Amino acid sequence: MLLRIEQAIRAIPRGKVSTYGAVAKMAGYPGAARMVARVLRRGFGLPWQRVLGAGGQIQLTGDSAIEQRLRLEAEGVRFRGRKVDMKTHEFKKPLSKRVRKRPTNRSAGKKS
DNA sequence: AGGGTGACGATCA
DNA sequence: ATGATCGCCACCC
Repeated sequence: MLLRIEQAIRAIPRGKVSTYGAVAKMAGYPGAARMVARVLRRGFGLPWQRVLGAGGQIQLTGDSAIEQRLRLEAEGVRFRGRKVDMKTHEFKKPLSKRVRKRPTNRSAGKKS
């Protein structure tokens, strides 16, 4: 349950970010964005700064928002105005079949 | 039990 | 782009 959500959050690698909605969905609870937020508040050791609102916007307010931005920038995440550049930093659910680092094929895969 | 409340998100004016 | 609304759902009085 909420544990699933915690896992999903921990799965976000350094330098990447995700959103409440995406995390919820990734954990198997589509539409439970608010639960993700709840988990983040209480949970410890979670990379809370890597979770943003839809569109890559920081949802926190006040000092926390500042800190989040700082921490993210420190990880190499760049912002475009008030939003994070999702195009380059959005973390996507890893596929079960891991991406081959070393292509097995001999004739395909290269060139377009 | 019942009503208010969010670190949300999609939609509409 | 901005602000209001509504749907959601576990928590907390």
